[in-house]
Amino acid sequence: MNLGSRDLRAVIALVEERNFTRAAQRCHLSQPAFSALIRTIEEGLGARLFERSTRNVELTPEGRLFESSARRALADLDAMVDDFRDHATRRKGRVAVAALPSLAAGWLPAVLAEYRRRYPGIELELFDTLSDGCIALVRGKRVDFALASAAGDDAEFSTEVLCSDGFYLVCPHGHPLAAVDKVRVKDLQRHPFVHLARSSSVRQHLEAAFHPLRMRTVLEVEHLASVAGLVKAGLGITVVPELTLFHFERAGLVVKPLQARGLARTIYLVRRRSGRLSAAAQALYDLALERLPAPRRRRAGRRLIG
Amino acid sequence: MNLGSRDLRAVIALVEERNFTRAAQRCHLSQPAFSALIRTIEEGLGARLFERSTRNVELTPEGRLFESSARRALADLDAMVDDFRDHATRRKGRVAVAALPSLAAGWLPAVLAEYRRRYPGIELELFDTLSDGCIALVRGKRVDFALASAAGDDAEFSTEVLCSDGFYLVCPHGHPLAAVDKVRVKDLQRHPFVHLARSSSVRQHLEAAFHPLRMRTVLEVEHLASVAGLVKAGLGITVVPELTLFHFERAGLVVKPLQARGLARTIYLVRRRSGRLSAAAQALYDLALERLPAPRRRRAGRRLIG
DNA sequence: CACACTTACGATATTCGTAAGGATT
DNA sequence: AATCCTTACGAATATCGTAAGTGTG
Repeated sequence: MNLGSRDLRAVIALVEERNFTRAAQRCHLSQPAFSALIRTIEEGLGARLFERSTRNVELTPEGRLFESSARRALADLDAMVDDFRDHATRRKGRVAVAALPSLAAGWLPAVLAEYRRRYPGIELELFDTLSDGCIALVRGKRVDFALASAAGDDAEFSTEVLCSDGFYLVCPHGHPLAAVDKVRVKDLQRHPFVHLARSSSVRQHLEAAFHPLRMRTVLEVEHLASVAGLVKAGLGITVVPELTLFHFERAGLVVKPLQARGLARTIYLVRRRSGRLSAAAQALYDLALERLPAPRRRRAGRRLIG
Repeated sequence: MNLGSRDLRAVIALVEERNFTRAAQRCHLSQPAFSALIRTIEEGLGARLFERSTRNVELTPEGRLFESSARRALADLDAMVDDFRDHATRRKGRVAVAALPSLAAGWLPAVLAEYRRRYPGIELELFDTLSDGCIALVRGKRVDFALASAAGDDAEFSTEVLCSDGFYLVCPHGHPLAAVDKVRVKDLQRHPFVHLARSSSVRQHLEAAFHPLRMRTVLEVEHLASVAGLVKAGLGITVVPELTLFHFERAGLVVKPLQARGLARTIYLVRRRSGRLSAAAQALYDLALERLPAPRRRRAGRRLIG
């Protein structure tokens, strides 16, 4: 037998109205159609739900059991439908995203804030971790997608370029390099360097860019804020991508675009290839693409990405 | 929107089969009809439940939420229908009945035993109490109906005669009355009486029958078994209805029908007038009427009830 | 080209509302 | 007589299955 929410509503309406005519109105049906509906339900169940006399309509003793179950079942069905719609329309939900620490601290918060304004009912979760960690979180389904610099296996992951992130020299005011017009990679070779850890994507790009030149490493730390402090104190210079510059500008350091063709890291949106993103996740994904990190106008007047 | 158990079954079939053709077979539908059904459900919900590519069918992330709810809701609906049917067909249920102590000890147990054989899934509850208590239990909805000697208010209760219960003299062997051929009420006047409590229906019938004659009361007790013991010990005689005779015959006493027109108590089936009995209660009610207490062939050869 | 889902379409069932019928107060 | 549920019946609607269409591996 096929019992639907419509049927349950009809039964409950009749229980409450104790009158076919009024219950029919509540169900937007003519009274005979409503009568037939109740009859059909009763036939499907195999026994009467209501005891009718011309002047009175009331539940049978078995009908009374049915009523309480029916109310619960109808509430469950309605809640189920509402919940589905809420998720589909992004009134409810949850998005988990992984992002490189530089993005998580600089550009992403504004995007998340806008997302939250648009979809206040959706819970957000952010993992700020290095690229390998980001990819692992995507693989392990801990996050819906990641903002990372390394694109993983193409069979497992679907990647899309978010932006290209050019590299900048950072040095203290008064440093010899601060006066150089166009800084080239080989200009840096003689100066002591403060580095990020080898596991960071920034460092890996740098190593590749300098090869086969050597760098004079004085210190190696985990966090960009530490790098900024060390450079500020005159321990060395550093080279970092554009999206991290807010750290150094806040610290009152000189930042200068590096004249180095091909020295740029690419930031990708990375997600699992199988399945699709939830409505909530897709909306954040799309918003990220809309609010691309705006490249600053470089001294040379070129834009990094079209 | 109208979401039915049929719809839920279709969704669940498709989740499990991940294939429209096989899921359609499970639902006894042609594949296009099944496809249309899923489409209709999705339109009603306002978003896709399934992601289809020609070679693969899988739930959307929102659909995954829906699935688990749908399984629960479907199980609830099915359980609700099954439960209703079980109650309507007397595979489940509960009957509470009140009965006079004489009936509860003598005739009723065999009826209950037969009922239980027929409907082993139905719980039984029996209150053995005096007539007023029986009526009160009916009024308070503690029992479905009662077997009592007093019919209550006709507006509140519906009553039906179960049987008429004739009165018998009970005396010890060798007692002068044991030899009398046809015992009349006035023959008893001179003998000491053992009585039931004034609140019992038996006593009330007796008082009416003897009026205006006086009875020589020696003792007054609550239980028939006590009366039997006292009569056996020679303290007096007693008069009791036929349905209690098993007590006295077991005790080896003489029982003789009383020649007294109109001296009989009527046993009624008493139930509330409003509402109807549950299927389980109605079955016991009907069985009681089928298994009427069989009147014994009296010496005079007359039957008390037709 | 084979498989799987969708669309098209005519046939069948179901459901609907109006009007008449019947029962109860 | 008034009220309320049921039955009757033609019309509108929904659902079904067959057959053709479309897209993907």
